[in-house]
Amino acid sequence: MKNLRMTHQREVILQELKKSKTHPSADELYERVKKKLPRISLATVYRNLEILSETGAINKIEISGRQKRFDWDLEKHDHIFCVHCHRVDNISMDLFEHPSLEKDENKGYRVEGCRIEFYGYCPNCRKKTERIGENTMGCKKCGSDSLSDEQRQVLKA
Amino acid sequence: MKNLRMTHQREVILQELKKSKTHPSADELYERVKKKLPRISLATVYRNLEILSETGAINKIEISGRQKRFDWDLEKHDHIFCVHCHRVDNISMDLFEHPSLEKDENKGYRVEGCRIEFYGYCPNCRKKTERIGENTMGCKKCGSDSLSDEQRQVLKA
DNA sequence: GCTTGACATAATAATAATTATCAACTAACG
DNA sequence: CGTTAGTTGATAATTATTATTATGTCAAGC
Repeated sequence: MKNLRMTHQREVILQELKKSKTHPSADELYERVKKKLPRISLATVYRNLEILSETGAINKIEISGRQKRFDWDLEKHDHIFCVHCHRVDNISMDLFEHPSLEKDENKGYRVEGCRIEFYGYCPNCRKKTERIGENTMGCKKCGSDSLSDEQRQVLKA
Repeated sequence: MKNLRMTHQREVILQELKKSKTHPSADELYERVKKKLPRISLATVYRNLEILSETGAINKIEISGRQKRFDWDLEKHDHIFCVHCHRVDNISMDLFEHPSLEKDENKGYRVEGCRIEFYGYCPNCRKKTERIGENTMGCKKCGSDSLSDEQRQVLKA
């Protein structure tokens, strides 16, 4: 991790991320940070998340859904994605070794790594969808990370 | 696959996708289809790709990078992503069984599946980057699918 | 053959997520 | 102190995608 000046905004953003049990998106962190720094700009949140991930203080993760997510946990681990509310949790697979590609399988690529992503229904959405018999539109107030305002409206409706 | 009227535009889009060796984005297919149907709209390409994937004629795939990709191959397989030019190729891992999560590892999710994505440098980008000693900005005319015009400009510069 | 209805299209506007720009501010260092 | 490099908030711009809308097409029934 490079040396990096810790401004107040940067610090608050980092602390707020570190409090997260799941993997918030930039706009979700913005909403939380705003409670402590009401005048902060969304651009500042994006900018600092970018800087923090470039210096290796946090990770920016690729996952299903349109938004990028951020992760304070630098240990290697995989993720699970809720297809209904887009919540992202950590997964640690003790029994599983990450696969590697044989030379004849790599299509000529120089392989640098492998991402594994499970997907399904998170505990909250599971409850809602199973209760009403697989109707995936029945989820209300999922309590999950990373819904857009619009999604939230839909879920709360 | 549901019954679905095959309009001329829809047919051309599907045929163009079927000719693809890699996994084009909507705007890349638009550029190709435009050569045959110069008056087609980008929205038509998006709409038909959506319809085709809803009916199961093609697959819309989640992968690193900001754009969604499309795949005519309905057989189960995994993908490899070029971190440099964003090309996406198929991977078939004979020796590898997709992992499954133990009950105590699934964080309460009802798991529906698992995506595996390898990443690295595709043959073209590999050549370029290795030739000039890991300078990842040295790649020219990668010949790859799915670059934005801007990325193309950068690569051609 | 004409009408109706259901779906398609092209053009364009709108939206969502992110990134870029820029003038004003702040902190560190000489 | 004054300079300077980096940061901030506000806002514009960009990118990828989806929605809207006014036609356009086509097949079925009269």
